[in-house]
Amino acid sequence: MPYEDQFAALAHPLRQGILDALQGTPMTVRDLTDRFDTSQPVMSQHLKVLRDAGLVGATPRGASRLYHLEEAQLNALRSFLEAHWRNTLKKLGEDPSHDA
Amino acid sequence: MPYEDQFAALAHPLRQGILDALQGTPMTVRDLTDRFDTSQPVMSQHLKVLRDAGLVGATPRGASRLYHLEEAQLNALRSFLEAHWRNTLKKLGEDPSHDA
DNA sequence: CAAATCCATAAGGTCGATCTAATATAAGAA
DNA sequence: TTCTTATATTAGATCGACCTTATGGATTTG
Repeated sequence: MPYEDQFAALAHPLRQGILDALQGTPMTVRDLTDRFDTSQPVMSQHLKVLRDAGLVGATPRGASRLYHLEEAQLNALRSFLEAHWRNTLKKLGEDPSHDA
Repeated sequence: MPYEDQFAALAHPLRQGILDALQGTPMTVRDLTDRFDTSQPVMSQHLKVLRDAGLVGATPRGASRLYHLEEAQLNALRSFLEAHWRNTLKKLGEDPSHDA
C-alpha cells in the first residue's frame, strides 16, 4: 500500500512538529532537541523515522548534522493525496474545487 | 496537534484499502470482510478506528450496517495538508502549482 | 594527544496496537 | 419463539512503538 511509512511518520505529534520546525529553516539535532524540550536520543530516533520515510534529509556540517525537509517526497505525498481524494470526492458527486 | 488520529488511521494498509473500497460504493462489514479476506472482528475493529477518526460513517440497513466515507472530514484533512504543504513549499522556494 | 561536543545506536522496560477466539446484541426468517 | 445472519465487543496473547539510560563513533578544540 503506497505511502504507508509516510502516514505512520505523520501520526506522531513530535514528528509533525519537527516537520513544521524545519520549514524554511534547516536545524541541527541540538536545535530541535532544545526547541521541543525532549531528550537527544528521542529526537534522533524520531529523525530516523522521518529519514526512513524519506521526509527529511541530513547534511553534515562540522561535528553536527543539518536536517532539512525533502521537498520531493513531501510534494509526492501531497500529490498522491490530492489525486486520491479528488477522485474520491468526484465519485461521491462532490466538487473538489471548493475547499471545505 | 491537528489530525493526529486521522494520520494514525491512514497508517495501516487495511484501513487505506477500506477507504479505497468505499469510494462511491457503501459496503457492509461482510462485503469488506470478504473482499479483504480477513476476519469479521478484525474488520469491525478497523472500522471502529476509522469511525473514531471521523473518516467513515455507518447507516443501518436491515440487520446490516452500510459503511460510507465521510466526505467532510476527508475534505478537511485534504485541505489541511494542502495548505500546510503549500506553505512549506513556498518557504522552500518552490512553486506548488505544478504537481510533482 | 586529551577533553569536550555532537550525534547515533543499543539495551531494557512500558504501553498500546493488532490479531485470535469467544461471546453479546440485534434483526430478519421460519 | 426458535434459528440463522450480521455486527460489535471482550479477553488474552503477541508484537512493535516509544522512552530512559548508557554507550560508541566522529569532530572540534585546547
